[in-house]
Amino acid sequence: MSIDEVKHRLLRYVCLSDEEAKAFLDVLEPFDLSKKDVLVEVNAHCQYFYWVQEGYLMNFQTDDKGFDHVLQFAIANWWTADLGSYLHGTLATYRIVALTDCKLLGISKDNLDNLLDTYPAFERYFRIIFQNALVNHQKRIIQNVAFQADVRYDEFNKQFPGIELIVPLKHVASYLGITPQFLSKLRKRSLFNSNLS
Amino acid sequence: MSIDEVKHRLLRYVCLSDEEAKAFLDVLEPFDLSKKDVLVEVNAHCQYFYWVQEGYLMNFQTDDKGFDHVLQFAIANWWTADLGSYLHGTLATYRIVALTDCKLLGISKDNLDNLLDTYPAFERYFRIIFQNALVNHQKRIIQNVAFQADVRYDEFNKQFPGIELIVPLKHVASYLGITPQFLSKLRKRSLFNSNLS
DNA sequence: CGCCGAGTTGAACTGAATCAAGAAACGTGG
DNA sequence: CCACGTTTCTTGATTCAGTTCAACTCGGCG
Repeated sequence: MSIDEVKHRLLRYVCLSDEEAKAFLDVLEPFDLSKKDVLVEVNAHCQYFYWVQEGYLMNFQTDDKGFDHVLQFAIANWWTADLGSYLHGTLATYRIVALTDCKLLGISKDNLDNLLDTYPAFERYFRIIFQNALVNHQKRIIQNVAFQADVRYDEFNKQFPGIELIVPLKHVASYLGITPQFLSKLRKRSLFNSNLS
Repeated sequence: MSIDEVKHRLLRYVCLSDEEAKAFLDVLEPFDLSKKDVLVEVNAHCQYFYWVQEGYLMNFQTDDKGFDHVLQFAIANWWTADLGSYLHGTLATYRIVALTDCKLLGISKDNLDNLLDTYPAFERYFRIIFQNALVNHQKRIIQNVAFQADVRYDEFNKQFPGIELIVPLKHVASYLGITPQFLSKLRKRSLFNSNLS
């Protein structure tokens, strides 16, 4: 990846000098994953903050009864990690797996800390990344309690158009907080409704 | 409020010079609210980021059917705002009201921008604020779908002990994503269970 | 080919909502 | 300080959204 690409694609929220962009590029480590590879395991330490160049991943938790709960689908140009583990050095509570073959760039906590100490521009960049993510998470919390499953499914399809072609529906159900069986019934219903119109 | 108080209480995540702390103190504007006062109205512009000195507030949305959905209870030493509106200048989607008499300190967007441009320490401070909030919101999203209402209620009581004395139960129900009637039944049930032990 | 995971479908069930009504607590004016 | 209306809380009966369990289909892959 070139310095210009870093500036335009990866760090688009801040203005960077070439020196800053280069310093960032220098500490990024490449990760290549195959479909179904585990990037972060529960109870391990999440050592990197990962930027997705290509591919899809998901970030989820499995409860005592063995049910998965998807926190996030990570797509190209998004960051992913078990944030709590990465930032505070605690054990990971989320598992991150590749849904397709993936190319990632990762930055270790030490390198990030150095970068933040040396170049304040990165403080701003991550402040903006986190602040935008926070606003989206707030929205999702309200939507989950305010809307019924069929509406949430429609919203999901608007937010991630075409993702059904890549992600198994059971994971979509888990993101929406419903069972795969019920999602199947919703889909049948909405197919029927759209045929009417 | 003194410079030392700012450094120790308000900006505890970063090391600040006296100059920086003073610059921050200088742009804080005081707000005094009485119980039930509206701090931010839906479809207005949220002009300030508010830090709570004393009192309790809540941040919620009302849906088409007239049901409230509580995003956050703000307590002493927390920040509150309609973040999307404050940061992006859009219309507020949340209403913020005082649950008790309150003393707040607010910083306007212009003043914050200046501060962030002048003193990078504040970029770090708000990066940390947002990043911690994000981790908590992630946890809440998963807990809402992974746990049943009675477990969520127990967790809520651990997180905000004694808040029931201040906040009407119907708002607690709304935070948990259930109806006040159902919360009432949960409470009766858990009272019964605790008498057994 | 055989198998396994994903998706669908149906029947029975349950957590939580809705509707309705009464009881307790609260705030406000006199 | 009491009387009153209003809001909050509780309780029960009924209904519904979504789950559970179980059976079956289908496509992909070794």
